[in-house]
Amino acid sequence: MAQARVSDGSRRTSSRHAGLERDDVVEAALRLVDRGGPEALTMRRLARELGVATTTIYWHVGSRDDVVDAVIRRHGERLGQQAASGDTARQRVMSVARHLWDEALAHRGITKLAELHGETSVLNKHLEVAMARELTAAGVVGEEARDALRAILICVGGFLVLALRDERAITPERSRTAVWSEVEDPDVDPSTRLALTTQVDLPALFERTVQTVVDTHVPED
Amino acid sequence: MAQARVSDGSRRTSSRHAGLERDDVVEAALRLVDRGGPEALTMRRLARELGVATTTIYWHVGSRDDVVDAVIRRHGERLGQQAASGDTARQRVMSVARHLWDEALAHRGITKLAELHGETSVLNKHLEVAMARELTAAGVVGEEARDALRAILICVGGFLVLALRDERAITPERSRTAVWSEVEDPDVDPSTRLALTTQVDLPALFERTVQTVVDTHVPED
DNA sequence: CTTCTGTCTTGAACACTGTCACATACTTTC
DNA sequence: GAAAGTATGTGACAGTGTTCAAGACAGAAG
Repeated sequence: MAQARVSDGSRRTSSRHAGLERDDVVEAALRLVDRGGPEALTMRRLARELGVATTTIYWHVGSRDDVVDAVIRRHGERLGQQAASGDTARQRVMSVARHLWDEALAHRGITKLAELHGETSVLNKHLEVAMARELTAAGVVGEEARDALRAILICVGGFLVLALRDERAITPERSRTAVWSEVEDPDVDPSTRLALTTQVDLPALFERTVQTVVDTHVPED
Repeated sequence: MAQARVSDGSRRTSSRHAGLERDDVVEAALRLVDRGGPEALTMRRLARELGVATTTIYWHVGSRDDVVDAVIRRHGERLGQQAASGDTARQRVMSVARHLWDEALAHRGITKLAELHGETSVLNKHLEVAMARELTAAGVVGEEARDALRAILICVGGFLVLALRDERAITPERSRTAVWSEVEDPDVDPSTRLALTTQVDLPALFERTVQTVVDTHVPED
């Protein structure tokens, strides 16, 4: 918690020591997370990646929490670049939601990292603004816009929670489908039970469900 | 990975040693998580709580993962007790969703623990069955029932993700409302921006949104 | 030149964590 | 009694985040 020099933008110190910059640390951390998930980001590994002692990172960035924070902010800025697309307001709002979904799946590690640190709001800041813009353009403002934004993002978040599980922890006997294989209940229709032992088409269900939520908040053109 | 005696139900060994039982360990672990969250469940702390050496737990239950698994299964069984209530099918399905929401908030630690271990499906198993029963009774079966169940639970999960943040990690400058305080965008209506700096009425939004999703899958009586 | 000051970098440690091999005690059975 | 099996404890290993005191280096001041 000592110095942790706040990045002042001017890189006047770059020619002094052969030292590394705050940016280098953040970029390396981002790479680490993108490749090996949140647990791959350890201070020692990060230091080794940079060819430097562990404590050096503490000097440049600060604690691990600070590194994580910087990583999330950096990646969050890149998320806000792409603009919304579509003709109708509903389509444009939906495109932002879909973009969030796609990017989260493309960078699972960082998404998980943000979730673990309760910084999803920081990560998605620019995307939230983009959606708020579309809502404003559609005439949805004030508390209605707030509720719409939250409901849509919460819904997307729910789908992401499901989609981001699995991977290495495929949990052979603990997956949803496996859990339903052992269910025996006379009051549950057999075809239902059978269907629940199969994988659901998550992208399709995403489209359907999120579209429903969007439609209840955004008026038709 | 050694012995880890599988619980065989018959407690014939209870009168032998003055030793502790598998159940005692699970119960103590549950208490620990309920009180201090997922990170409070360490093998050493659990051992200290029981007045026993760390390795003893490995003998009775197994690794930490096994302890976690047992804790989640135990609590999951208790979740399935309460029956659905309401007159119409939609109301009954909704009551199950609300029950899941209430219980998750009442036992945040275990909910988080399950999420961290990708065992939410195990935790909610009995509740899922309860909802499947209501869907069957409402005439929704097969793949339609599967999609309905998943969509509803995903939606509830999204709300829980949001509701379970905070607590100790109130993240002073990272909360959603704080993030929106620093937003300056001419294309976002000022009233929208203002509304987004205030806390949303999450339970109310939960009711509205989940009800919408339920209604799209469950036919009216 | 030397001395000093502030900027960077480091090695060694602390207090944790999960896990395990090994040795020990106790209880039951023969 | 001895043997077998059940139950517990000791001590260690390899990790983790973090800190502390000590250096190494640049430039400025004497």
